[in-house]
Amino acid sequence: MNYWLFKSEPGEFGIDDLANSPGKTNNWDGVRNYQARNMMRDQMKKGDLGFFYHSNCEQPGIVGTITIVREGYSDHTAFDPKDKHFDAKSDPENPRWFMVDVKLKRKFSTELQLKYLKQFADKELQGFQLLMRGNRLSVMPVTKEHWDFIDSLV
DNA sequence: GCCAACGTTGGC
DNA sequence: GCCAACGTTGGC
Repeated sequence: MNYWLFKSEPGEFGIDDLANSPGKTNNWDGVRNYQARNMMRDQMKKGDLGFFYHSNCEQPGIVGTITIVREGYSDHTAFDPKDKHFDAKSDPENPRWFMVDVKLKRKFSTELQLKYLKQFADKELQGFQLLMRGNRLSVMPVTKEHWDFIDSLV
């Protein structure tokens, strides 16, 4: 089993939007970065767990956990010219972008704010990509050690 | 709104 | 293949 972290802007799609989705499940579409795409297409497996992270907002942080319930498949939003994630270069016959389906596992009663997590950057969370300078990946792997530590903070 | 970091694009 | 220009991310 693998562990991941998914970033989303709460104004676009926050954890409550996932909670309010049918079956608390939705597709994680709109990823337009090749590294992130490769992870979604090749490495994410049904049953993997992920952190739900709110980015680009007043209080960025980890707000809950999700389960991967469907493995990588074609991101159809790339084919819709009206969609903000439209990509004319993605061919339905040979899609460029992929998504997975995720289900809300747990919404934290207390958010683990980025500024709180940072105090562990040189200790328990050393090497955690989220805390590293210049990190911009919207989907990233999390080690079991980091996952367990963060989980213990909730 | 600013700006550092970094990915992508495109001319050569 | 190099690299400057440009666009995006995302914390602050």
